[in-house]
Amino acid sequence: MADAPTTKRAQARAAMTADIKRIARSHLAEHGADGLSLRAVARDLGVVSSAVYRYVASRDELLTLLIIDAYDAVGEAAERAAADDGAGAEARWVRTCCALRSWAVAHPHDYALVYGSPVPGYAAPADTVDPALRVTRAAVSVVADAWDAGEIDLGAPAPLPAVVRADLEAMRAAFAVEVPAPVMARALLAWTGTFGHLSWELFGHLHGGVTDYDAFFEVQAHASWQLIARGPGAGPA
Amino acid sequence: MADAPTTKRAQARAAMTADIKRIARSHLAEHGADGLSLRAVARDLGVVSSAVYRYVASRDELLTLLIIDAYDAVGEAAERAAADDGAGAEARWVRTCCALRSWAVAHPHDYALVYGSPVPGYAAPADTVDPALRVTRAAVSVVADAWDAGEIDLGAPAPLPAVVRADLEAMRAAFAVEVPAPVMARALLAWTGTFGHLSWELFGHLHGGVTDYDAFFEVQAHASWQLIARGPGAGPA
DNA sequence: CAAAAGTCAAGAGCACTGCTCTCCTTTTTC
DNA sequence: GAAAAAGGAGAGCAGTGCTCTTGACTTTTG
Repeated sequence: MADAPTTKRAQARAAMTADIKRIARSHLAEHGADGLSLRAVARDLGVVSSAVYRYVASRDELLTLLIIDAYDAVGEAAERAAADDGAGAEARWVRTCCALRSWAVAHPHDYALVYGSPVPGYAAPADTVDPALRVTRAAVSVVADAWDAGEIDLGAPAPLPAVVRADLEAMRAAFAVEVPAPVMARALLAWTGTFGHLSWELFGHLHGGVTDYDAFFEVQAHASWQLIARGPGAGPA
Repeated sequence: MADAPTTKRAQARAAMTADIKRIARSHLAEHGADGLSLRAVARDLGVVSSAVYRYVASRDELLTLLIIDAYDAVGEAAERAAADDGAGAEARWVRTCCALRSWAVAHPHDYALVYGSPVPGYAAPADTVDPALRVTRAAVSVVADAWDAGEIDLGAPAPLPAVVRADLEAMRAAFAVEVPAPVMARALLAWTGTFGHLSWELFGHLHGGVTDYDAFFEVQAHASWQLIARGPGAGPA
């Protein structure tokens, strides 16, 4: 992987592959996932359509490349925002949420590609799950740090069904953090909720109801942190 | 609209339109929105493709019909679940959320069609906004009833930016309910959060992390009600 | 009742898609 | 230098949405 592509052919191949991805990305940004056509990419590349198949096995594989790129982009943005700069857990959480939103608003088609309806007949290959976890890992790290610092009030949480508790425990272990299951549940609720809000915004379900999307999102992000830090309501149901 | 189709032609037209929608629905359920092909519908109908265009102007229009159907189906299910049967607001809320999920799990392609990525190049016409609001109206009615019954603890809510407060006021007015803005904000957070959780479940982002999806969703639905009834955390940030 | 007007199925056709296969040239390897 | 591998070009297949024309049918009108 660290080999410098010495041979002329290997260089050409690397350049060609990069060009294909670059043009595909721009087509995706402009026309969306459905408008991504291998033939159009080939045209823009000044090459015949069948030639592209020497580099990309299928349209789905090209989409997979773009999906991984998207996950990495949003993951990196979230990691930067989630970095501990001593500003406190709530600030970090809100910053992370806002970084997620900024990326999504700037790249709506990418967001739709990875967080919207799955492409029909398309099964995400295993290479996508790791990049997909980056952004969530960043969010979880904020919660874990806050828990370690004693900034999260466990309170008297409602009892959890055993199956759910086991799943939450497994998640905690998968992310290698020390957070009790009820807090994990809250974090998951807050996190999926953030995506729910974002999806509603980007997919038009808030159209006509919200005028200042930035302000609205920030309010919800703060609320979602309160949800994590103090829990939904006081006691069990 | 209530006219019985007297003429033979009108009857034939109504029957044909219904058939097209029926077959399109089954194709949608089987192959998803992208797999919906007018030609395939025509084939199943035993008719040539161009004939379908006498009844449906375009593929997009057919999709619009299916979208409206989907909104109406989920709206009706939610309305039934949200009905006041004296079981208490939390039970009604959880029931409504579960009804939403039941519909979504039973009709994943319909869910993806309306709550997933918007179909590219497709702008939802105005006829869809009213059916789209049904399901949310049902959820809001539960919150409004709970507020009227004094079951919601306003607490000391965090101050809201003026723009956000105005939007929440407008929503409250649009739904013709008497609920203070902070509660409206909580309800929106809980509601979009429910969709976020559902989208993550249906679109595979919880794959591998959750074993009992039903139990998990129910826990989150209860938590989201606590969030509405008692607010995220105790005091302002 | 007959003619005019409206409606509809069929078929051909256009421009596009993903993808495969064969040819031929260029580059790499032995 | 010869064999092998790789890449590009082009034709072709099966499918798509959509348009247009043609001929047959039904409804309305004079």
